[in-house]
Order: sequence, then structure tokens, then C-alpha cells
Amino acid sequence: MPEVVAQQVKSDVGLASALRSSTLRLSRQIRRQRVDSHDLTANQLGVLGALGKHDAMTIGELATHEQVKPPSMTRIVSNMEEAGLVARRPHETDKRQIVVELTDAAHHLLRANRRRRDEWLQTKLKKLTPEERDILRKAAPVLERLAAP
Amino acid sequence: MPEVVAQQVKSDVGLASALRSSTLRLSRQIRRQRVDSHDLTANQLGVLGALGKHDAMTIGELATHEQVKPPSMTRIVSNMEEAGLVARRPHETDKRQIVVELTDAAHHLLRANRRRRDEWLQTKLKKLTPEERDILRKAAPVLERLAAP
DNA sequence: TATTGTTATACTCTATAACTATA
DNA sequence: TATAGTTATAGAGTATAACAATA
Repeated sequence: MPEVVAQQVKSDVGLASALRSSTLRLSRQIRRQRVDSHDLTANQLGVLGALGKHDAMTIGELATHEQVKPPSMTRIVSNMEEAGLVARRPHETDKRQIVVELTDAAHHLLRANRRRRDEWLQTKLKKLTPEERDILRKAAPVLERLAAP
Repeated sequence: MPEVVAQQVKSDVGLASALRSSTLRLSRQIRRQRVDSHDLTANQLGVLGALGKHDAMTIGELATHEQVKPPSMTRIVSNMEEAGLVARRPHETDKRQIVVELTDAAHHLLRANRRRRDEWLQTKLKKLTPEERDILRKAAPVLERLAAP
């Protein structure tokens, strides 16, 4: 059980507020770090990220995930297909549905983005003291739990 | 100097990656918690946030801040003015410029949003153990430094 | 003459409604 | 008959170009 050695900064109310502002600020900066070989819209980036996690999704699933109506998702996917980022294929059993998958190019792009962001974060981390990095190392899994649904 | 008592989870590379994913995930959830009495577009929300920090900005400043062209910002501000969220007034010395400020209603809305998000975070924090909260208490100022430009 | 904001116009993106194919 | 996706059409938002007022 860790002793509270460093400064006891905040009450429980203050802690929420401090975490809110720093998390939002940091995320904005992380989001800014990306490789835009194609210049993607916000929704296209969202589709890319969703498919990166779930591997294959139908048009309908993508539409609800991105909070967009089906006709709009049809268009978004068509544009991304022309850009060589996704591919359509028929659903295994239900011939009404269309399954959308990432192309190799899209996978490369996603990996490049993650790498870019990690590199940026690593240079920021290098500017901290070893003690501060230790604190973050312990905090990382807690933040992970906090971010879990 | 704090002893490393808890699990030593990650290498420096892994730390960046873990922080990236948890920060992004957490920020998405925080952003989702908001009071939408008026239903605002992303850009309107951006203007609201910018004016919340800087108090008064010209059309041009808002345009560059929101990465939008001046004619678009003219339109956005006009819509928000009709919605009673902002007010225009002439610049003190330079009569070409227009200064935009938040109305009282907008200030209330911003405060309500912050409160809503903090409440949501507090209920999430309550589900952690006291030890985990201590870790976050120590991590908060470090995250603050990390998020600083 | 340069700069700030606005107006006019064209383009892109999204939503609603109607349509096709499949369950 | 209901559901998944697409097509057609209309509305909202943005950008480029042209303009008015001020520096």
C-alpha cells in the first residue's frame, strides 16, 4: 500500500475538476498529432478508428457508432472506398447487409498515427523528473480503469 | 521521494502508449457529459469554450482559433447572437474590428457543463479504492504539467 | 495601400423520404 | 411485413471571391 509522500493536492471535488481539465487539455494535444497523408474529415477519422478496434462493421453499425444516419454513412464509406481506405464485402449470411473493412493502407495509416502520438508523448515524458514518471506509471492503470465503461 | 511500491507497470515506451489510450478514451466520455439546452454545433461549442477562457475575442481571432475562415465565423457568431449566447460590440480603438463576448446565459451554460462533468467524474472516482484515488491525487499535477504547452 | 469584417455564390455534407433487395 | 442499404432531393455549413469601412 503506497504511502502518501508527495503533496496531497486536492479534495475529492478538486480532484475531479483537476482531472477533467488536464485530461481534456492533454487529449486535445494528442489528437492534434497525426499523419494526414490523405486529409480526412472528422467522421472519416471516426470510422477509421472504429474499424481499427472492431475489425469489421456493417454500414448500420458504423452509422449508429458515429451518430450519423444510414444514408450519410453510405456516402462516407463510398468516399473512403474511393480513397482506398476501406473495402465493402457482402455479409456472410444476411445478404441485405454490407460489411466494411479496413484496407492495408488504412492499417498502415492507423499505426503511423499511433506511433506519431506515442513519440510526441515520449518527448513530453522525457521532460518530467524520474519521480513524476514513476507517479504516472502507477497512475496509468488507474486511469485505464477510470476510462473503462 | 516516493518509493515505487505499486506494480511497476510499463516501460517508457509502454507508458506513452498507455497514457495515450486512456487519456483519449476518458476525454471522449467526459466530452459526452454535457447540458445541451440549446443544441450546439461543434464549432459553436468551440467558440463558447474559447470565449470562456479569453473573455473577449475578435471575429478574426475566433476564426483562426476554430480553424475556420472569417466569413464562416461571421455566420457562426450571428447564429449564436440570435440564440442569445454572445454579443457583438465595437473594438475600443480599431473601428474595423468587432469584439465578441459571452452573455450571462452562456456563462451559466458553461458553468452547468463543467458541473455536470465534474459530477460524472466524481461518481466514477467513488468506485475506485482509496489507494487508487491517492495515486490520482498525486498524478493530477503531473498530468497538468504534461498537458501544459 | 493593407486589413477587418460582411455579402454573394458555389460546393460539400447531412437528413428526410422514397425505393430496391432480402429476411 | 420488417429491415439494410441505396438513391433523390432539400437544408445547413463552409470556402472563395468581391465589396465596404477603417487603419
